[in-house]
Amino acid sequence: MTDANMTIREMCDAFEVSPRTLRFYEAKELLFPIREGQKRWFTKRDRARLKLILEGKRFGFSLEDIRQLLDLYDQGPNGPEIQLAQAYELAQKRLAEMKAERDELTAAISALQERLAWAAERLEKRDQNAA
Amino acid sequence: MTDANMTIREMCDAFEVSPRTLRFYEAKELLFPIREGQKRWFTKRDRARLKLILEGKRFGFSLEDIRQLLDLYDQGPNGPEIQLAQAYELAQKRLAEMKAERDELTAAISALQERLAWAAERLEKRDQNAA
DNA sequence: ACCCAGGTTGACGCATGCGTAACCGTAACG
DNA sequence: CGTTACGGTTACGCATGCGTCAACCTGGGT
Repeated sequence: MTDANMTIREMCDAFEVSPRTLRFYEAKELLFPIREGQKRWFTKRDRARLKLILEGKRFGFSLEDIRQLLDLYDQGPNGPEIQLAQAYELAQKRLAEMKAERDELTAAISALQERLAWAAERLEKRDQNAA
Repeated sequence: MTDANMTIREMCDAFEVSPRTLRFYEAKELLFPIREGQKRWFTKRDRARLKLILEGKRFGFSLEDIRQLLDLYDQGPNGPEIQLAQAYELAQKRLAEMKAERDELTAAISALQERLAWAAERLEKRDQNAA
């Protein structure tokens, strides 16, 4: 049953994260495993959320941003449209940031490459002199 | 005289950094202003170094990396070739990292764009239903 | 004499995302 | 019955690059 709840270790193996990470996410209210005494049982919902969390991180969202997005997501398609629009906007903002980052990175790469080329030239000349 | 030493404020204005930043760089041994009693006098050399520091930051080097690069730079073309080669290698490594970052970023951008497009579709459908 | 601007030295704070002890409880295994 | 093994909690540490007080000193102008 893929529906069965999972222990912390099973979660760690399934998603390649540490127990510390899962507990941390729980503390930050990103996950809500069922607490059976001391133990945690991660539900299907937790797994879905964790998947989104890891994706969100890849996009460069902060955990706090992700938490808000997940909350909106939970309100679901039934929730007020305004919130969906908010999530959409947040994602677009982030997208714009990522593009800006990429452009700056590309420019920096070019600049660094130029410098390296220049340095390589000088190194060659020196080698010739040394020879 | 562009050779004249500069006060901390003049440096701040010239490079758009805060006094805190300059003192921080001095503490980290990236800059070596002349200490006249309590005051600092930033020399031409300090200005050249700061320029390189700010460029280095743009390339994503850590201040510690930059410090090492500057030290090598100070050894100058007279210093042992090995060190120049080291600096060159360090820069190439960083360049490779930057390219990898850019590729990952580009991939993430595509993924996020797809998601947004998908979401936009769903939002449209909902709007139609709501209408 | 007095005051103010601007510089100086600590030293703690912040933001992020966990890592890493240190210590405790419990259940299973041999 | 002792020993792992796994899970739990608390809490400090880390890395980066400064921001932000707090409190003091110093030179110059009035």
